[in-house]
Amino acid sequence: MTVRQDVHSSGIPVLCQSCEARHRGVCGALDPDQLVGLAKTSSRHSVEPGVELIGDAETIDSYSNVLSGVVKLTKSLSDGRQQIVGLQFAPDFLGRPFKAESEINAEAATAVSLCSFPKTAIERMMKESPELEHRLLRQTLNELDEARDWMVTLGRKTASEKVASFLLMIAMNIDPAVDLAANSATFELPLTRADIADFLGLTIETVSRQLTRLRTDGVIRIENNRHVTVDSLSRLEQRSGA
Amino acid sequence: MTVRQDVHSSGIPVLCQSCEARHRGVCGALDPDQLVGLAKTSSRHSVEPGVELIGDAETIDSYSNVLSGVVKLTKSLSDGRQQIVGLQFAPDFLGRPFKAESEINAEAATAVSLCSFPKTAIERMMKESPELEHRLLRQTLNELDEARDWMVTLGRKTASEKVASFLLMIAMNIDPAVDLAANSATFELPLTRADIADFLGLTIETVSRQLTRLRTDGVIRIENNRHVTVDSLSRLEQRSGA
DNA sequence: CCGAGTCCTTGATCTTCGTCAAAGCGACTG
DNA sequence: CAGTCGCTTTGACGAAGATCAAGGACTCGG
Repeated sequence: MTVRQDVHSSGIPVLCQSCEARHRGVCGALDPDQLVGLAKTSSRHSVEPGVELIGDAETIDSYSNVLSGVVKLTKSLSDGRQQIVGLQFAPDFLGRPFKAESEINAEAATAVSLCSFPKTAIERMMKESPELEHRLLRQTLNELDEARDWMVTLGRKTASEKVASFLLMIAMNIDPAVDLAANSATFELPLTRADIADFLGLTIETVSRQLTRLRTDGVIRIENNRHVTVDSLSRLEQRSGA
Repeated sequence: MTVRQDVHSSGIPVLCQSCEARHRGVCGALDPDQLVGLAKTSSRHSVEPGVELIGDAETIDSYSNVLSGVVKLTKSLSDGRQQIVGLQFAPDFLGRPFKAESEINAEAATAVSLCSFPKTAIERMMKESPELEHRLLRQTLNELDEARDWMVTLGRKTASEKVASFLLMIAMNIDPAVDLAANSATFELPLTRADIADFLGLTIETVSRQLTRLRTDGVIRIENNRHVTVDSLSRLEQRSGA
């Protein structure tokens, strides 16, 4: 693995090219000496869709940055009902500090590449570097905001509003430069219908029906079940209930 | 206001008696000098149920510790549908660091007493004291866990499971010593039926019907609409879908 | 090219929960 | 004490979404 110790736009050195890509990377908080130490213990992986990254009640012994792809965080009830409680895009952080066990499953929703560090390395560094902990706090606060936004969607929106909200959310996360003025966007859906259902608290059939309706109403087009073109972001937004 | 600079069980000095009460207080992170500085700018308030503490899109200029009572955090859709996205019990922290505006409403659900600090004071101290930021990170991670637990409830549980889960959650938060072995608990509901509905993504009527069913099934008793006695915590848990 | 497997769509029916309406129950007021 | 107000309960009905069932579209391996 090549370690690039160049400089983030903020002036903070970064560990690897991918980590500087967007706003939530964690590596950027470390100073050069720490980076060299961390680089020795870090490793890059690529995993296929469907691979479980962190198992429920498994011991967590590593943390990761998502470099590309989408990771779904799920929780399940004892009878198998499942809920996706978060989606991690690059360069989000994966792992729950200060807890030995995870109550959450993490699974690759698409092909995913990761940059992993042993838990001990990160935790030692967190003690030494307040800046790292600061970044982690910021990311955690962002995730909390997102979780609470989604609680409104889960608790108070109709099925069609849920699906519209979901498409809007994906469009913005896949391509941060989605322009409401341009009024159109195009992207690959990172989730299957079953995943979307688990994310929205619906069934596959309801998701499918709502997507069909958006299609026949001319708001979106879908090719190969995955490739989505939004022809009217504003109409999609109207339907999202915001 | 009297400043008690005595020592937390962890050996960390605390600002005021109430803040050391449970596990999530923030004051405990400060050293004595900082405490004296903070004490000068802090103030204690008591507010009546229904009082709005932080308005949506209002500027946040202070942070608070909840000393007693329950604060509900809500988000609303433009047409008035509302969702409670969190409940803060003592000694939780109130306020969103690193953001000028709140997208959230905070309202006293019961009589509440607070210990407030100006935003500037806390933010300055956060820069100086990594321990404070560390505490904040821990609380934020806990809140994130809670939010994600609740997403499962909102997305995947039935109305009766939701109500059972809610009662269980309240029982444990009001009285951390709730003993599953003892199998019974008693507490005052901090929320009205309307609030419970907004918390669970249901209607008042559905909440009422489910409570009635729990009552006629002998799982709980309710006096004066507020005072709840759980006669069988294990039966309540069975119905919570966990 | 065929057959199996996976994922998605569509239709018919059923259930749960929301909506609408009315009435009960305290608490407070004049 | 009657009257009002806020909160809750209960019932009748309807609608949104779940469930059940069937079939279509695409991929992969022979």
